[in-house]
Amino acid sequence: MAVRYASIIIDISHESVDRIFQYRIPEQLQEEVRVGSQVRVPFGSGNRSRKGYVVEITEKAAFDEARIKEVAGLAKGSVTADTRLLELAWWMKERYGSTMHQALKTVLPVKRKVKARNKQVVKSMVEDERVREEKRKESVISLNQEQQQVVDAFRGDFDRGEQTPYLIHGITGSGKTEVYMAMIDHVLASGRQVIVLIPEIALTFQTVMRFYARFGEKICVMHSRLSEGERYDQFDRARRGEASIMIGARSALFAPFDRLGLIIMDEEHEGAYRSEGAPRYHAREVAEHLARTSGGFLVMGSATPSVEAYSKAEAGIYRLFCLKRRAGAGSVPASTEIVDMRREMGEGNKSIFSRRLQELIRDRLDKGEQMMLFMNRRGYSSFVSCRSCGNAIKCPHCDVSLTLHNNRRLTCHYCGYTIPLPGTCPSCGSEYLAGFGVGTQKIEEMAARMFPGARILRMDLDTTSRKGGHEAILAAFSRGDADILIGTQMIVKGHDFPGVTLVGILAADVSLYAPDFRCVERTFQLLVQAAGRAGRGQRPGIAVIQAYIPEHYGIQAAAAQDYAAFYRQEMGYRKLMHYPPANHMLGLQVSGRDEELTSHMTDLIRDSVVRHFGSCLEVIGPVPAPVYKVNDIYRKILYMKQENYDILIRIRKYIQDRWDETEDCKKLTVQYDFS
DNA sequence: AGCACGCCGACT
DNA sequence: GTCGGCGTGCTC
Repeated sequence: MAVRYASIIIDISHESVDRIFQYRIPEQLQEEVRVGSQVRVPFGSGNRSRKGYVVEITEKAAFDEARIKEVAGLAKGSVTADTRLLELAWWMKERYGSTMHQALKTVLPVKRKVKARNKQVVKSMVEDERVREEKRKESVISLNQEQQQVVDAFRGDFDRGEQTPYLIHGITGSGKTEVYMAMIDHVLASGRQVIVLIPEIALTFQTVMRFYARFGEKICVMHSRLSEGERYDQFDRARRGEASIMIGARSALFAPFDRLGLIIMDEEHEGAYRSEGAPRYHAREVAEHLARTSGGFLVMGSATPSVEAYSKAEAGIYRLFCLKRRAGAGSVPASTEIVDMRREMGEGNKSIFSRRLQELIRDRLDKGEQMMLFMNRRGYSSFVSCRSCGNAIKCPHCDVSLTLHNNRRLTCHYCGYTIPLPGTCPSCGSEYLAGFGVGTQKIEEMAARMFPGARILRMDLDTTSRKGGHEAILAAFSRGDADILIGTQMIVKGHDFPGVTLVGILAADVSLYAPDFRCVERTFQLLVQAAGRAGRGQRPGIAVIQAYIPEHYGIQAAAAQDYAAFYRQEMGYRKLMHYPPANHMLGLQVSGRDEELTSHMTDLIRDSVVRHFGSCLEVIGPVPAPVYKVNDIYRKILYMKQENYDILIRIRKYIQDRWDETEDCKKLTVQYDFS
């Protein structure tokens, strides 16, 4: 057998040795030394014995072989949280195709910078003890029958060590959080720990406060706005056992718990669970793996489960539970209406507000009730083009049109390039420039003109870029400082405004035709969520869905709040097109400054893959990425479809191995994307 | 972090 | 001529 080397991280808490060292694995330790093992190694010129963590095992030495020392033996001590995390890093590297270094960086917190420690994060939320006790009593709400059934099933399964994950399909307002909390109580009582995943946007002060009111100092919180030191402190509290519930976005998955019992994943369908950097992991997959390997349980919840998750529930891989009733007394789901905007146009209404929506807005203004107007992301882009030569003004660095802001500046939403609005067309010099498309700013203007006296707030990228802008706007609307809140997706995610009795979705179908197989799913989810914002209090709510293609199944199903109907049709489409989850898909993106080289290398990869795996693989492309050029970098994509995930992982490794050998690999970047 | 190597002042 | 100050740099 070939000589094997262990890549080891030395257990010294200092930056300068926070990297990988290689050691030879002696014959007698071949069996015992594995990724995640804790070993003793001679370190430094004095060869002092040090503890080290094995993070990788290779057959190649990346260092002068004569200078590599041997692993002395295994360190005492059982499997710890760190061992688990290292194994997880290894698994992520293998599955998603990153370097071990990248995987380690996502999984292990950055070591503390010598001193500078503040325990302010959770402490700052501590109010008077009595207030908290009061809140705790309030926070334990008795469950209705539906909720209780799920909790009872969970208790049974958990105690028996049954590990089939749960998918809770619960309509907006069905009280999923109460169910989670009852489950957490049960798991904590058995002395085990809990991770609660919440998408970044929904991770607000109020959300955290709710958990804090119930579980107090047992919680720790992880999110992207924490500094490195604060993140470290939160992880440290988990490691030392001071906290047993980690609440946070994706990265909360890497809490160093040694007795993990439960992972809860709220809003399972959210796109934010997919990591954009390397390794490009999906939190659902990592959570599933982590639950399986730690003997823990995974519970997912959503009002609009992802097609992926729902199909697994159908296949019996997840256990499905439905919560069909609103938990709040007297609160009923909003009624929905679809307005055909083609007919509005045909009957002479050229406004972006249908007559029905106008009528309802006036009614709400008269009654002093609040409403939200929602514009999908893509409809937000308004671009400027020349009526003489027809050219749209584009970003010189990216393959997109520039977006008009404040009628004065043109900005690229991909790279930030900004110019003042020119007086004449840059291509032909004509003075006839015109803006197209409707943005939130334009809607605000039009609403102000149509409903004089109405108090309007707008929330989008422009108004929230300042720090705290987000919270400030929501707080103002919540206080009742405005009648109408206009915004993009960010207004429909997770915020609860009991005063809102009308939701207007201005152009439901603009996001239906994005170049992405998940675009109908995303539109459906958005519409259901938006409709869910209406009538959360005692008064009945109405959601008006304006659409140009109202007969589309995504819009029909959303209006009927019929998940099953949506799923049936969407799954049919995915099967027909061999898209996930009917098939698995590996997307490979090659990017580089040299357009020719990028294209050429992608072709070579395609040819090589087809030659080796062609018989069992559907290969599409290479095609230019939906936005071909960003920041002067060209991007080509190759799609490979296969039923068997493991084959795709093998192909990924095959490509990677060959890629690392080539001359040009330094000039280009490859990215893999599994689904 | 720890330990060696290294290049200047005080001491046997 | 050598013992020791801690400044700099490396540890597979």
